[in-house]
Amino acid sequence: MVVPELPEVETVRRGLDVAAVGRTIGSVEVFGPRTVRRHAAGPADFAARLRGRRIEAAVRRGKYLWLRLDDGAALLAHLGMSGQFLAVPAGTPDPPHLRARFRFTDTGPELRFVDQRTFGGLALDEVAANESSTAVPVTVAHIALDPLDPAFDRGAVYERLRRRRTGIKRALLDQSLVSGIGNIYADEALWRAKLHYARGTDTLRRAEVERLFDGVDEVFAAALRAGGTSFDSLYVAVNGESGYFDRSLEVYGREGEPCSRCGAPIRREPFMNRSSYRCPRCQRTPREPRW
DNA sequence: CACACAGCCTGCTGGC
DNA sequence: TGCCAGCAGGCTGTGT
Repeated sequence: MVVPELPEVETVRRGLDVAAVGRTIGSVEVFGPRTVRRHAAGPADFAARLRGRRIEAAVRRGKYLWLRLDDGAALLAHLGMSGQFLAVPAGTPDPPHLRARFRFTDTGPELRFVDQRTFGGLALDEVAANESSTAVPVTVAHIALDPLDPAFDRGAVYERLRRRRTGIKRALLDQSLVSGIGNIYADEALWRAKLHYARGTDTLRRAEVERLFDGVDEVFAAALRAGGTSFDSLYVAVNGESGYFDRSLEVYGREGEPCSRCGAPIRREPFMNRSSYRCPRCQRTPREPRW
């Protein structure tokens, strides 16, 4: 199972565009309270308020995605570590870890939310009426623009990076600075830009930040191509396993293997109670690292 | 506001 | 063979 970052969530959003948009919800089942823990009014309210709602659009920012409903609210979803949406014919046996089921008023496939590790979740949220930026659910208001957003502004991110006093990878993972990047693509983008993860953000030059976001764009584009080519639009419009980009990574998960640029063995190092992978030759430790 | 970190969770892996 | 620690890492809440 691959952890979903922006490209995977975007692949899911495209699947929902096909599988859910334009349909009207008939009934909703929620299995256990945890999946809707962010919905303060509880599972019964969640289900009741969704009944009869028509889905008008599938929207994403960073790793959040939501279905815009015909009453102005949004069905907000986060996949967490392991969440998947599956569109399957009614009667298909329930899989393990089924957390919610959406039936529609038509005879098409039902939609399921499946999540092994339950870091994911669903909620009903109001969409803030804000004339200065894209309308997003209240819960998503603090999430920064992601690099695929037409309004994403590298120059503005650079200015914020320069004012920070932290390491570049911490900053990349901060969804209030730039959204959509997780541990895997952070390492991949840093490798492409030949930057060490502990490089102080206040020492970065503009050209380095350009290289970094070029790297982000490249890994995102490659992952989206992989996701876009391999999903079955009829059966599993939305499948967390097919189409995930896990075979073309340069450093992530490749400890001991040679760097494809210089041949030095890739190193794995503990970082933020996780792992960072880097090439020790292409990505040298800075003189004044900020871990 | 900026920054750092504990805690939430389940399945798999490897050491003993 | 079985047990259990360690690992995977998204986000929120809380502390400084």
